[in-house]
Amino acid sequence: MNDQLQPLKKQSRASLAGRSGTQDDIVYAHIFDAILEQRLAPGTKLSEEALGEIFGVSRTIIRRSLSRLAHEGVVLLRPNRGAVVASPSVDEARQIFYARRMVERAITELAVQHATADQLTELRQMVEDEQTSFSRGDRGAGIRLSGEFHLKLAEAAKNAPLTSFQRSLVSQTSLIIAQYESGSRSHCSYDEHNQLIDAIEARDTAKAVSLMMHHMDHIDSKLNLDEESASDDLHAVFSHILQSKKPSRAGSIK
Amino acid sequence: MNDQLQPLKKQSRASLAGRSGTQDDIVYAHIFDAILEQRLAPGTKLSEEALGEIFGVSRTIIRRSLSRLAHEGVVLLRPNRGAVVASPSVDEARQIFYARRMVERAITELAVQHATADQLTELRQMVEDEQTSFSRGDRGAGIRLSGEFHLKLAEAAKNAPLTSFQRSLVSQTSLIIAQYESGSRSHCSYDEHNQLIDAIEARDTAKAVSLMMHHMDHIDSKLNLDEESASDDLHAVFSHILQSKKPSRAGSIK
DNA sequence: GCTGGTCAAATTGTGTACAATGCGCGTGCC
DNA sequence: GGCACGCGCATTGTACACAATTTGACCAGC
Repeated sequence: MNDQLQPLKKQSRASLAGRSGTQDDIVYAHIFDAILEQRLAPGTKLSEEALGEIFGVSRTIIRRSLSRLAHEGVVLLRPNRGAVVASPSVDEARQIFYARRMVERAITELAVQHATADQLTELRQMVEDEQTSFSRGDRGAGIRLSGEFHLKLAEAAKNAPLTSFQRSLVSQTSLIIAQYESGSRSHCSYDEHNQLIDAIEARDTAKAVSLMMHHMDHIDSKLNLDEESASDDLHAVFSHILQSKKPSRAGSIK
Repeated sequence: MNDQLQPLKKQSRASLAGRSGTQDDIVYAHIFDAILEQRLAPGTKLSEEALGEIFGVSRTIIRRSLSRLAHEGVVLLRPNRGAVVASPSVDEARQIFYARRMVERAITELAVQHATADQLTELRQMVEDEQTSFSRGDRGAGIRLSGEFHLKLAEAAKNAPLTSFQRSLVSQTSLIIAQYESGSRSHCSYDEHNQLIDAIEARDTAKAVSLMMHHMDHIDSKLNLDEESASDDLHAVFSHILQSKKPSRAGSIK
């Protein structure tokens, strides 16, 4: 393989950012993608003026985009103190995963009922793209495509409120992975995605749901949401100091 | 009973609109409440300038509030053509009810696990208020309190993403009821709410979920989501015209 | 009399100026 | 030397002015 440089196409695949739309949509999509690809780390400050300069638009547009992202929970808007990329706490992460599990179950059931042949083809294509991205080392695009797979599945479920909720959950999941992934790679294995499509195509609800639930298990088994990890709770972070002051025995970590 | 006039307290109970907060929040809450109380009918145009004058704020604030309401699905923002109160189609209504059933189930399960005594007391108080409102003829406040009961329950579930999703679903449900309620009153019977609290207090998950599901059944059994009713799909509305061009027999009203 | 286009009024979309708020730094006091 | 107060800068919040778009009305032509 030669070098992959593609000067004209910033986004290698059909990322959201590449699509047409109003200025809002473009800015929103670029930031959304950056978060999904984990190019924007949790906690990063998002200055309105800086973003405005980058995208060549006024603060008005940036502000709307940030507000939209804040609604989806991927950006935190601190009054008078600017916007930052959200950094979910362990507890928030658990809530998000709980909600996501529930939504993915429902989406899977609905997709089994409603997915069209065209949609299944599209899904397969996405898995292939995802696999390609990983194999050529573009981890960012891979992670994004993996997330977009779940969004596409939501579309196939034909339930607009669920789809929009899923969008919020998937992007927040990406932030959680960025914060809490342990050593090994945390991307969804594309194989699981493929099996899932098979089950949906066979209209086998039980199997599809079962696969999806295992898929969810795999995702959060790769995280360490069990204490440790960076925390923004100062008390938790420095709890060992208090502990070391105590008599040396009986140190339950907690 | 004497006349109920309360000149100083616009909102008779602790409606959202009464709370403190930034200008945004106030405007947002007032519109939200008006929708929950069904004082704003689906389809109503929400002119930025008019609202600005009413609330004494600039269009900037109004615009942000409308955008937030649009995110929750209770307002439709048509580019260059202004905002209107959303009027869910029959199909959208079905999607919302499906999602809501799912969310209510999860919330009920979580509430059984997490609800504190204080929260249960608050819930009982809300049911009482709701009952009072209905019995004194304030249907608007009754409907709103009924919706807020479900929101409060979501809070007790201690899952922020679910709560926020529930907020969107409850307010949209209010719009659906406004559009599709058939003859009789469609408010949640407060008795069902009370029984539900009992089951939660007894930590009886199975019973609580069962009650909630029946409660959902009752709500949409009072609607006619089966064809007819006003629709905004022009093709659907005028489908009978195409039909009447066919041979004259079989003119079902549809 | 009806259809078509053009124009004007009203409404929304965007950029920008100014006000308010928060944060960091320097100075003075203890 | 350390701490607290106050000032100045940077950033966000709000309002307003102007541009763009839509809508309905009017008028010409068929």
